[in-house]
Amino acid sequence: MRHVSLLGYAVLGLLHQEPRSGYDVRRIFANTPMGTFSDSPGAIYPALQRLEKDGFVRSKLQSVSDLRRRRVYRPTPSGRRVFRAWQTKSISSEDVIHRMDELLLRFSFMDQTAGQAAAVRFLRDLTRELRRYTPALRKYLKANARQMPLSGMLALESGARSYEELLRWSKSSLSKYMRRKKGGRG
Amino acid sequence: MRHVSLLGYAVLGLLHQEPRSGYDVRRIFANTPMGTFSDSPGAIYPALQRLEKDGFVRSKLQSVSDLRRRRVYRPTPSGRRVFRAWQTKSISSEDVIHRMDELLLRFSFMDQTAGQAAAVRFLRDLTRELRRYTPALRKYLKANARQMPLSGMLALESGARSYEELLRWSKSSLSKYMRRKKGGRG
DNA sequence: CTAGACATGTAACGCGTTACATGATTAT
DNA sequence: ATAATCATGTAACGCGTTACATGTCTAG
Repeated sequence: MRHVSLLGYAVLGLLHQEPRSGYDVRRIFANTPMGTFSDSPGAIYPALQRLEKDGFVRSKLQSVSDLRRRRVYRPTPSGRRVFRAWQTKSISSEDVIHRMDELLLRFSFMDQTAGQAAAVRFLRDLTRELRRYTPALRKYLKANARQMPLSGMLALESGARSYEELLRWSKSSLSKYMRRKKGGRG
Repeated sequence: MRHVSLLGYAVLGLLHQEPRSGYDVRRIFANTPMGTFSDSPGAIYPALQRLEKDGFVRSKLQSVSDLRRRRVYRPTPSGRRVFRAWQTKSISSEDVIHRMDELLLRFSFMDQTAGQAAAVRFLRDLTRELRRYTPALRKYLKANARQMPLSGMLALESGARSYEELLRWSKSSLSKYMRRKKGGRG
């Protein structure tokens, strides 16, 4: 299995929702909060080509009226497999420290492609790692605050708060899934 | 003035605190919450070489005992200028949406290199931009929540909460600077 | 005496950025 | 007519990742 970039996974996730063209993907990255990803053609089109070359998507040329070409991509079974494997792999402390953005991306498509049980597992793992990491940050802050300039200390404080908010989010999200289960919806 | 990468600015900021070697920088990135940056030699040493080539730092070979070489870098006047210019440039909505990590890095060295007045200006600007952006996120969430799968909605919720927490942080940091001014310390 | 920390580099590779290029269709 | 949107691409460039290479010094 070949390597897929973060942008590649973002695109692959969008293609799981419905078949889309490169331009469709660009519009989503340009106009929605998924806009943390680049909407430049120089990123999207090569990414789609790589995914196709590796057999994770296949494309069809759609000539709706006459000559307005539009290449529409959809995931292949192999593409669905690698996407699901990426989503459901275990969460390491490294992921939490260095790749929080990737974790959120993995989660954002979870229901549609891996199911609610996977979402719950993910949130449980994430909560566990965040519960481990946030005290370490606070401890570092407490140990070094006195000798740091105010701006440095506050920047650290911002990081600590971010992770603490993430932990609250993770817990509250988990309880939302639990309520749904109990309620019998979904 | 040549382009400096984010890693370049992070390194340059650390060199403002005290002269350091590439290995010193690596240790900081490896062992502190500044570890969002790469501590790999393949990133640090070329970055230092670029900074030197562009005249933003200069290095001296330190042969403490006899043959254990150690190349120590410090910023040049030109390096101090570009760093300060980068730190104090105005904050755009684009910065807040796509480059929050860069903004935090700019702020973290603010006291030492641009002064408290610059820190206050920065926080005021940031607060303004965050006050503008967070409602837009909430609005998008409210408009799309019903038709989204739970995981997608929650991922968005996480983003909204992050920015809201950042806004609270920005305000409370500002008031800390104000208190310090009034108290007459610093 | 040897494992681990100290210390600095290089080379291949992948991929995102920026800029350029081209052309069809729709709305003003 | 002509600006904006739809739509897809390519090429040069910069830089971070990964892996390799090399040698010193210190602690057990």
